[in-house]
Amino acid sequence: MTEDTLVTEDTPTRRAERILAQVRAIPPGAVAGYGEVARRAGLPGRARLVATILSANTDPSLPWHRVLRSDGRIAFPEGSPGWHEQLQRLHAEGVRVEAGRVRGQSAAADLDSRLWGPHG
DNA sequence: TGGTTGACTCGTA
DNA sequence: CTACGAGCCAACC
Repeated sequence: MTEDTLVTEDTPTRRAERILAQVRAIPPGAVAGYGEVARRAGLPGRARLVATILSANTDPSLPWHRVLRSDGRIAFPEGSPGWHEQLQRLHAEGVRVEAGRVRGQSAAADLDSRLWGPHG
């Protein structure tokens, strides 16, 4: 165990903070995928962790509604309270949603980096 | 202490 | 378009 190890030490709390920071970094009117947020937080392949963190979040200022599935769909079950709320929040920001799905390319179409902005 | 869940994703069929 | 498996991991039970 060296000092380097301590510096680079990762903990669930730190992962959560990095994830939340990335969610807050999504500008109004734009959306990002769970996997995208995870990747930007330095946690590639941990999309599910992003969902876990968001489900446990209590910060009302967190723009959680800007996080979608990789295919552009809202992750909540269609018609559920959460689904309706997310839809409403996105609509309020001018994000076009059709049948629970945001227009634009799917995350899988481009592995590089992607934030689906207002222009698509 | 160990199994199950879930606001996920990707490749394959 | 659907279905299934594998990978993922904190939170629950």
